[in-house]
Amino acid sequence: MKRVVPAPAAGDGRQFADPTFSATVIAWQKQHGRHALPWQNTRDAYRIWLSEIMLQQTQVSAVIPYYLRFLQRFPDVASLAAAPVEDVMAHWSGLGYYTRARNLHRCAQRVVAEHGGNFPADPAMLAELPGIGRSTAAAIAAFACGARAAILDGNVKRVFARVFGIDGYPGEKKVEDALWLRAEALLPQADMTAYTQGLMDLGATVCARSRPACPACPLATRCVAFNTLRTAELPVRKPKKAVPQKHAALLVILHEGQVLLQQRPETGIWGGLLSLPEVGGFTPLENNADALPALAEHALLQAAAPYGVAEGSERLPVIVHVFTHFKLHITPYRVRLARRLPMVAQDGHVWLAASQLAQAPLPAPVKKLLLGIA
DNA sequence: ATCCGGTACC
DNA sequence: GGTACCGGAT
Repeated sequence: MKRVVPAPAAGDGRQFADPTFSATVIAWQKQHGRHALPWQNTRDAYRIWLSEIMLQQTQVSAVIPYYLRFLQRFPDVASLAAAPVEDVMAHWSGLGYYTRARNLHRCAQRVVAEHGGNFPADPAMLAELPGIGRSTAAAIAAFACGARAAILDGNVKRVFARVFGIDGYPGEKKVEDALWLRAEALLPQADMTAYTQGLMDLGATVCARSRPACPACPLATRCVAFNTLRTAELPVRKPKKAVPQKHAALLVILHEGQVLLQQRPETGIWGGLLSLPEVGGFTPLENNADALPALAEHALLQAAAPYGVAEGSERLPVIVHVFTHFKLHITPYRVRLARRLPMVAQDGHVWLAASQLAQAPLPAPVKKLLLGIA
């Protein structure tokens, strides 16, 4: 029996087109959006560009005083291009992300040298310039000349993720691609300035990261997140990567009231501390605590051989220690020495009286273990 | 203390 | 695809 062959998915995002979306955003922007920010109500590409670069990673309220001071000192692209970079940096000082300022300066010099002092109108050409990526290029082109180009900054990603109920972390390539496809498909045929500003304003003022003002949102009735009570879950946050698990076998060798310790290398984990002699190094571990490698009796006795004549060993309960960057499963092995050998001096071994353990420079889990035994 | 973010760079 | 950048918000 023949089956219906599904139509190939349109790869151009046409299925996401919806003129009522942009109409809603535009109408809201005209009535409730921001209209008096210092970089609005101008088509001066220099001022628009400067504001967009400052607004990368930085909120409006922080940008405003910098923007005004910057513009006083560098009123046009030519004055910025001609200025020493130190001067530019000084006027950026405090805004953060200082490569933005260096790129700003380089960009101004290229606009002067390659474009006669005029910013290109084409978003693709803008995106060739230093510090201008796809989204910033679209914003500049839309505000400066009404170009029909899609922005997709953090605010817009949040609005789209909520309105369309997009599951998945937006930093993931396939999710971001899907967001760009939506952004392109939803562009209006006209009113690009109000639409672009409206998306930004919605994201910044209404569709806030926490406690969004959904009752004030013109998109609430069609917002998947609002209608399913998931505004707190969307957009999906950056997944915490599973911490790598490692395993270490440590020898607990007690003899006549003393414990054998070994100086750790200056670099690496527990750098420069005293610790228990380690067998075989920290080995990577699958995420399966049941599969902890157990050292064979003969391997333990062999490992203990330099320290004395070992007559037996006993596996102690595993200790799990969490670092910022990995989780360490420690298996301590208690080894009984029938007789202690004279210690080789050069490898940092030391016998320490149990009474001195509390004062010794030991890693916390090792100290805890030893104080529980000795 | 932790999360967040455009772009450049790796 | 992962990370650094840097200050603000929570």
